[in-house]
Amino acid sequence: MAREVNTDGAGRTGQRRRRPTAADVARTAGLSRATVSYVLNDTPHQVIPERTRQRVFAAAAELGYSPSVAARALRSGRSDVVLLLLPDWPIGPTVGQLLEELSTALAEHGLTFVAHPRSAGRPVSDVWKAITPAAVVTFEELDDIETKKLQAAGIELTVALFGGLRGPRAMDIPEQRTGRLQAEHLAIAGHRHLGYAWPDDPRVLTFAEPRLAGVRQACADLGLAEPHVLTVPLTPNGAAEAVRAWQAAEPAVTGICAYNDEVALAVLAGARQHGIDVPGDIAVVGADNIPAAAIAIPPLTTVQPDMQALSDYIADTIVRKLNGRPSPKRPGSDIHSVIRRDSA
Amino acid sequence: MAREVNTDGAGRTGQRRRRPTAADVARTAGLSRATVSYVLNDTPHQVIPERTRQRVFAAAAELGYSPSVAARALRSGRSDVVLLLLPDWPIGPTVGQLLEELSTALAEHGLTFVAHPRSAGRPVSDVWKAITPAAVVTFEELDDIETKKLQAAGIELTVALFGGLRGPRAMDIPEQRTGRLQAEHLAIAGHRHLGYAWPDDPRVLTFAEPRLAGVRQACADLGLAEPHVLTVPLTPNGAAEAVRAWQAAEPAVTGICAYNDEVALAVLAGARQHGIDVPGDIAVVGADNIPAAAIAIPPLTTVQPDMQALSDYIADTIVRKLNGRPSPKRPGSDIHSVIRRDSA
DNA sequence: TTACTGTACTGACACGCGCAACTGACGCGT
DNA sequence: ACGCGTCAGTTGCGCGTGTCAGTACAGTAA
Repeated sequence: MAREVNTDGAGRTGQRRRRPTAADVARTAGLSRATVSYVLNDTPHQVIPERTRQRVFAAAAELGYSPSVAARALRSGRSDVVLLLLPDWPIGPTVGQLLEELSTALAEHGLTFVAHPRSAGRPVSDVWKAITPAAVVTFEELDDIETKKLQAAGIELTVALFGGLRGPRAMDIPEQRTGRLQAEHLAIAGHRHLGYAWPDDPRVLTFAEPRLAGVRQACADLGLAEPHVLTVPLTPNGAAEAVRAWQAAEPAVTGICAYNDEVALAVLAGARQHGIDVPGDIAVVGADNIPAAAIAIPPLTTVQPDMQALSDYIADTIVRKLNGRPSPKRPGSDIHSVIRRDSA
Repeated sequence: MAREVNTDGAGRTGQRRRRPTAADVARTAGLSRATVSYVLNDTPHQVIPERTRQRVFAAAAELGYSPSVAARALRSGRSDVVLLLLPDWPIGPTVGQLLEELSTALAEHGLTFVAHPRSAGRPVSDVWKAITPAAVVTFEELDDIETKKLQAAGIELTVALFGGLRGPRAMDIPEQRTGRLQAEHLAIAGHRHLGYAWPDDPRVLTFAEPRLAGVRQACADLGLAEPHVLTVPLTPNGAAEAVRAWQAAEPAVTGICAYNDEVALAVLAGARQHGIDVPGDIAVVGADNIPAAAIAIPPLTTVQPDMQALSDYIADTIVRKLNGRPSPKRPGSDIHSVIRRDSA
């Protein structure tokens, strides 16, 4: 908490070489600082002859000049940084991929992307004070107090990826599609009584809710019974209990939609404990397509999001909102697809 | 690439309420700006009577004042941000956990932690220009050109977590311990001929090398034969081939150290294809203890790093280096431990 | 000659902050 | 009365930008 890092900017190295400023470039080029600024930002409505421009570029290159973000941010009142607040539940390969894709997508619009893991328990409010991003992206909707603080800190835009049921600022990524595709896949294979493997971790609620909702909708649309929802812990024994309960149900459940691939793997382990064959006795569909899914026993059929398309959509939304333009239209059902393997 | 986001700082909302500055606080408190600054930073060697301090705090609270990082960074020449450059290989739960722990560890020293995924292919150099962090942490050692650029941009400190074999700036996290513990665990269980399941992905080389080196060392120390190294792809069929080769070796390999848990899962799947019993016919030890390991078939014995201790060490190193003090001593072998399950 | 127009460029300010240097008032010993 | 030290603050500079308003000059028209 305390600022125990010395702040003299020089460190122990003492006389560190000052990094070049626009003034240095101007001096080298034999021009004024204003001209340099106009050239380097090619400011509209400012006509600079080609010869002069080249002089500036040459000087800048020679000195290895790069503008100070701190000064630019101070001057313009905003930075080109987009901050993603990571959720407090353990992040896996899916989120990892989102980070990467989002980073490239935003970079194409000139925005720099960084992620900050919200330290469990600590107040979130300190982060943006140290970054002043142009936009803050969260997984779940922030509560009102947090939002107020954010606005007070001068952040123009906050975007929540999920949990659109609760707030207006949400992007409402169509996570129901995941559940819908799981159920449809099982229905096509002839399963009439589905189970839903609900995650044990309460922190993923905002994520699990829409997925289950999707399964519910699909069941209703296809004339199937309501899904039989059971909480499945990430242990073989706990999962075995759930599997037993599904088997004992009347009529027996024959197809399981799992909240994600990990829960699905637990179901596989639970089934194995009872000698129940997958997919013969019971079929399982996961979600997210983590690497472990491909090498599960049996290899796991799962629903995969098109992270690149998703990230493009998110990036597009952010850029448009920053410019006061309306959001792009929501992506269709094509951003999710079923990866057919052996478990269903 | 292009700056297509407008930068007028007001956005379309037009007359956005200006956020309060230290001057506003001073005005409200009926004091000068300097006094406010002294109080809020409780600057050493500045004596401010309690009554005045309270007046400042009250005014700050009333206005909801929070200092502008941009201005502070401009003035002091550095920010309190530590930037972690994520590697270009897919990041999983292990890295995820590192992020979280590192964030809390650094927060305790007053530093803000953010991560940036290096977009595949794009030059890395643009990132720190948009953040100007106090320190940059990388997984692998940067090459000389990158390092030069970094220094030119005014970054004081760069730290590489792994790959100490190549460069002097590396922290040299003792990843060999992971391999050593894997081998020792198998040796104690009576295995004399070990195999090493090498990852298919060339990007994780800097990670895999020290782990294998640890296995090699342990084998030498314990008088075992050299480990039999085979590349294991993340597919059941590919892994099955490797397993067959290990079985066919003369003498046969009975214990496998896997580069990480995913590779270990692949080995399990490969063994299953041939009807080979784990751990009866062949024992498998993973690394990292990802969630899927606990629910593998059979549950995977693995080596787990103590991420919290590791993060504390990293954070400590960074803080000390920023202050010009010597690095703390390397953590001992106790930061890794074997999680005993059924696969070995 | 003067007035005007466009080109090519410059001077100076403000952004918000930290901090060194200064000021004015008071108490105290001589 | 004078010098000195302490208290309780204030004035003012500079960090590096982006940009507005302005200037010097050449060219053209009246």
